[in-house]
Amino acid sequence: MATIDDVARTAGVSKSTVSNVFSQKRPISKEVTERVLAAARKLNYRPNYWARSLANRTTRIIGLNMPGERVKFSLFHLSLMNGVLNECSLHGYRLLVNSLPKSYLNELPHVSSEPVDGDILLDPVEKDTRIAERIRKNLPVVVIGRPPGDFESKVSYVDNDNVANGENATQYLLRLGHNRILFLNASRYKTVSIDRGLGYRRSLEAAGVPFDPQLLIHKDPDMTSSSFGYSISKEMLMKLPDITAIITDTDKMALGVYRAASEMGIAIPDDLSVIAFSDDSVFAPEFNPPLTGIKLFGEQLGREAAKLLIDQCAAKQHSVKRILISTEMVERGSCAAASQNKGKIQGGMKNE
Amino acid sequence: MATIDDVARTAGVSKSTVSNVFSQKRPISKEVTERVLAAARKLNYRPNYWARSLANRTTRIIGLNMPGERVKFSLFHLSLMNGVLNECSLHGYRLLVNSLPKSYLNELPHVSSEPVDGDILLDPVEKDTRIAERIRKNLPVVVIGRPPGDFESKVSYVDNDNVANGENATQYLLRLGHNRILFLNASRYKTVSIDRGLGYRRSLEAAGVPFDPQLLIHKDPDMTSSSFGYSISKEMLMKLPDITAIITDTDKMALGVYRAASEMGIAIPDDLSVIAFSDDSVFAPEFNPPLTGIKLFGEQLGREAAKLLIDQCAAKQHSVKRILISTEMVERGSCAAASQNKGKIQGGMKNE
DNA sequence: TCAGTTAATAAAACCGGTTTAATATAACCT
DNA sequence: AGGTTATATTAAACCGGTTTTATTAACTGA
Repeated sequence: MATIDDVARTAGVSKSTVSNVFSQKRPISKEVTERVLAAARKLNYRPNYWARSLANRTTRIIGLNMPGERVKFSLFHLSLMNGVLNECSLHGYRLLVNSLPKSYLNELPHVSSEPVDGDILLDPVEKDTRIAERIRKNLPVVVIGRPPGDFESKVSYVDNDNVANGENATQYLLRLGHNRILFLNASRYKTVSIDRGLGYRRSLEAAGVPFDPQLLIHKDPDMTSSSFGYSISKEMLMKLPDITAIITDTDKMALGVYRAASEMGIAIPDDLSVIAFSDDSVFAPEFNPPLTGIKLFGEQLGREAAKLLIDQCAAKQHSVKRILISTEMVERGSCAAASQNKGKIQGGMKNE
Repeated sequence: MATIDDVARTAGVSKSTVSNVFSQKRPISKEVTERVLAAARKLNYRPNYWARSLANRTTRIIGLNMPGERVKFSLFHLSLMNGVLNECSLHGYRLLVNSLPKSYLNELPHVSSEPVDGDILLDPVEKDTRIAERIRKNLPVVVIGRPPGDFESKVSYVDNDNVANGENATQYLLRLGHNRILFLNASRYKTVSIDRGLGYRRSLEAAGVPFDPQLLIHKDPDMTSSSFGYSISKEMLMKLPDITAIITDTDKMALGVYRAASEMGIAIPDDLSVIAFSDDSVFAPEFNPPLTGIKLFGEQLGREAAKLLIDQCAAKQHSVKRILISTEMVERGSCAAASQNKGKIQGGMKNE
């Protein structure tokens, strides 16, 4: 590969002139510009990205960071990422997906600064070390989801109001007359599951319905959403037949619930109402019955996060911002009023 | 941020010693190593990624490249990416998603080399300029999908045998007695759609069924898969009621077909067979009826592509390799034998 | 004892750009 | 004409690492 010196020599000018022709930071006469570009074309030259980044102290790359070792993007992550990418291409940023295990990053030869101008952190958990790390390294950060504990006031983040989401989903079912509501929540420690769980409890409390800890279950991180939804709902519907409604973390999980219900001869929505936190508007309407849910607008979350981060990288400003993206309840047909006689059936009068 | 010079000064050693403590390329005495690490810890030092990349001429980053301006990852891309990421984290590579529009990259101030060691190219199209560009820049490349024209023998790639896939899907339907088969193919110019289209025609030919160009339609890139599947299948089923089977490019597209059929009172699979090229094993089985398809194993495609590329980056070898991932026909219930009287119905005896 | 290794560290050059400070020319003003 | 200002270009320092080539000290062996 040709270097800037080669071009300078060929064009008969100095390095800095070549540099300025490309960066356009200082004016160079039309004449000289032409000569330099001709030389560059002839040598098939393009400025070295790393050398430039080193000198500029900026990479125009932002990072997307998932916690944990085994990274597996979900449908929701896909929405987020599309939003992020969209915003990136608008501002000339590239996106680096960082999925290297800590064990690797801590080996001496691999210790280094991050090759990004800033990071978007996904799926914050309660004891999330990622934020403190980045603050220490003085790296701009935006979190998608609520940052844990103190960090809520220390870093910018974009989130849905998940306490409200939990409340709304629960309230919606309560109004339909359900009072034994199973909540299949996201995995424990994620702040999103904490928030939604809180909303769930608050709604119950407000309605005077006692909270039953058995009915709030966190996803097993080692299972797929759909198989978790299937097996846990089957088990719980067996064990506690008075459950008349289920809130699920995702549409895939809801699908598992559908399958369990169908196998058990439980009709949705007649015998069981299902509501999901779901961003999908292609598959959800085609569920049988169509799946009611709370739409989270993942793409918008991603876009706003990227926007915040890019602002922060560019302006070197450090105002901590919080953006809440409003959600939308989409009623489709998987929820119905609690059947009056369901209680009686549980009472033992099955054949009446 | 502290630099290597700061650490050297603090530890009372030379830069090169500090460098070697971190890179471990030359042995440094235990004693000195301790002193250097202590200084580094004290100063919160970590080697600068870009300075290192510049000196090493390697970034340990590979790129994932989508064609076109408006990048939007699909479900299938998600599978690919998960596979790629998996392999990356195994070998200490990061993944850069490059979605910058050409218009941006061609502006003088943004012209530069790529910040990656190599690129994985997605969705190759017939006149794909990306490959030649990278060969000119001497950048390792692996394509997912068949590279167009001459490049097939010039760059490594990972693909399914899409001619065979097209043949198999078609043959499967032919054997069931269908001979008016609508193929809703991927968008024109993609090599994958060309290959599948070829397989489709070959199977027809082999069975002595005349090829009707009306029955081979390419997706409109500006529509979503599902709405394209819906509108085009509705239109075609109206216009050519003798169609008894449809092959779709994706499961989402199949969903559109399902919706159209249901609105038109056409029963699947009794009146219409549907088969899709689909990687999904969560939603597809839950279609009503469950969707028969050819599974492409996107994650494996991604993994193998990453493996090839990383090999190529590391070894500087230039042997061109081709890997074909075998696919699997999954029969689920959306296809049935062509009903005997369907032809008669078309003949006008609707009420018989 | 002394040349011949070997091992650990250091000095200086290098990777390929940007940027600051200096210089040379042209243009402008009174 | 002489001094000021603006404009285009350049030399040299710098970004923060790695690497080649010394240098020094300690260890062989005859």
